[in-house]
Amino acid sequence: MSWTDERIDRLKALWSKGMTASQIAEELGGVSRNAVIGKAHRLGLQSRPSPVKPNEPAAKKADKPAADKPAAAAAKPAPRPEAKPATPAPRPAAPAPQAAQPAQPGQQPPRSDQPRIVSVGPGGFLRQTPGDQPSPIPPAPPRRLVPAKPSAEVADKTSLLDLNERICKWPIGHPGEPDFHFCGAPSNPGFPYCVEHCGVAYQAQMPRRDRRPPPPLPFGGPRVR
DNA sequence: CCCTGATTCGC
DNA sequence: GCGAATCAGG
Repeated sequence: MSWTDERIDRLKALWSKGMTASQIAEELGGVSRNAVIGKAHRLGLQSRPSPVKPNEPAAKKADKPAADKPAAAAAKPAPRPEAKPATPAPRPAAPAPQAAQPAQPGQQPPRSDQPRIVSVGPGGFLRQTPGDQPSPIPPAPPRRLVPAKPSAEVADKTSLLDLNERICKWPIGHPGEPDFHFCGAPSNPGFPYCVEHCGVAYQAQMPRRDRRPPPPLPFGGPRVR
């Protein structure tokens, strides 16, 4: 499988949607979890919370594959804090990511000299890159949380979360567009799409002269061009 | 063990 | 550019 534009778009959409690399790989098909991660990084899609990242990347793997391994877990030198004269961005060594932090008087305003990638999800939540400093107590606490009633924009639209084995997954529109959704009609049993879209997705191969015509497909008449 | 994402490096 | 191998934390 190759990374076509469509597949890259889907990767971007699913990745920013928070799906894990495994889920995305399964969704796209034909690629491994590692392929998805590798591609995501190559695309510059920035990390979502990684289980193993907040540490400074210890310069490991200096050994060549052909050589032997140090085989010593104690080979780690003492953690050496690295001097950063260029960027004096003091970060607490143990950041509490989502903890509500009391507003500090001397809190610095958010840096504006560097582009920040922030996406806005449903409900208005903000997705931040892990390196981002938590905003100084951003959420003014609302009265209480009530289930948002579906806006007219989203009403009757089949979202990614609504997908299951029994409904048509034919995409309507393009990922990233505000009204992107899925067909949602009852799917043809055994197929990911409804009968109508199966007819679009699966086109009968033109029979060659020396080949028997293909048997009729189970979802109705094949379209022969 | 399973999962996760990050990184490296041969291709 | 690609992704398997590997690492490392949960």
